[in-house]
Amino acid sequence: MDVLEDEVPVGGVAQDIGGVAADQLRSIVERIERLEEEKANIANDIKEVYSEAKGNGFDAKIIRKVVALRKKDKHDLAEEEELLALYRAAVGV
Amino acid sequence: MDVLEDEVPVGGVAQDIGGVAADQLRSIVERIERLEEEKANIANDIKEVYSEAKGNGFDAKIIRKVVALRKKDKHDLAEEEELLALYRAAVGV
Amino acid sequence: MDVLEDEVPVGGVAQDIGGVAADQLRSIVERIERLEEEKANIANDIKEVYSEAKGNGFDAKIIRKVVALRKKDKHDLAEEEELLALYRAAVGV
Amino acid sequence: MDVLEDEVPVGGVAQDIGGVAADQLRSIVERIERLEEEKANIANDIKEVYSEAKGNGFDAKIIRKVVALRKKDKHDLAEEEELLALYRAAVGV
DNA sequence: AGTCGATTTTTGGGAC
DNA sequence: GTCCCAAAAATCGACT
Repeated sequence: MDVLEDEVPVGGVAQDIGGVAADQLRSIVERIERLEEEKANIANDIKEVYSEAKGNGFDAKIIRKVVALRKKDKHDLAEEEELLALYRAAVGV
Repeated sequence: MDVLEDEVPVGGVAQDIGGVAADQLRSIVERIERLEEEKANIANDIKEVYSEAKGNGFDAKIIRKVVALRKKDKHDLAEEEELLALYRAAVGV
Repeated sequence: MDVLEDEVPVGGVAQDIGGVAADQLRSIVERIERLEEEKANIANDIKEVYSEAKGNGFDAKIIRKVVALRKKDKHDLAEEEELLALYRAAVGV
Repeated sequence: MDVLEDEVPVGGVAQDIGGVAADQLRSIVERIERLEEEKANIANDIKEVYSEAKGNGFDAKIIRKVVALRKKDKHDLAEEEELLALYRAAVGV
């Protein structure tokens, strides 16, 4: 009831199967799948860049950290580091 | 030595900052950042498709499940074949 | 700031070091470390079972697959039922 | 269930099905499954400790970092931090 | 020394 | 808006 309210088959295109506008649904699913494929491809490209970097003698793990740090807001960064220092001091390195 | 085996700055382009070939590193980082931006854009597109679907009366949760299942089916199929191959190898052709 | 809202050291037990209730924190950390040790021990036991199986002529890779499949079967079953429930809700009992 | 069905224990010893000693295999698989269950239980306990810590106003994420740091060898730690500093300097925070 | 599987951490969505 | 759970990414470790 939350799912599909009133699929009016105006032009007779969308068939109702069990109350579900099957064609429309299929189209949506396919669009998503296509986008997810593109996304996976890019994820792959990223992996390759890391691989190549590694091949050139860089440490991929550290590069990841750099990328992550650049994404972070500077202020958040300072705060977190301070907090970590505090905890470390409290517990003993 | 684990990190950067001597990047000799032949043409004088890559400067050594603290032993790291800074220019090359910066280029790598920027490539990654660019790709990640593209990836984020696509992720956004996907979200929009879900939103739109929801606007058309579909339940996004179900669509997600359908997409996930279809992906899994493919994956499972591949896995089954792999397992079968393993068994065949185990038993001897 | 998000972290420790004013744990007032009532009985004087928990000392404040840099604003952190150090004793309590240390106790937490130690509990976790103890549990993680147990976990690592069990992981080791598992490894030994695989080793032993291998010693008896079994292929560890296949055993892993079998274990994984059996786990997945249970999980998939639950998921299928969930999806079915979703569809039923979508269609209206 | 899909994998190993109904091994009838005819003679009480290990029967060969397709060259595989099924009883022995089943025993191995069950031992592993039992151990994995124990492991999962402990993993759960750990989660609960984090939860409880969170309930007491601690930041679970930072505690995780503390635990991880304590696991690491001091020397390795220093090395990694130094390298990170290097990269950060090279790239610009 | 690289691939692959397992584990852990992070992110994102859903519910209240 | 905050908390919890599930999916994704990243890290770690084994075996080849």
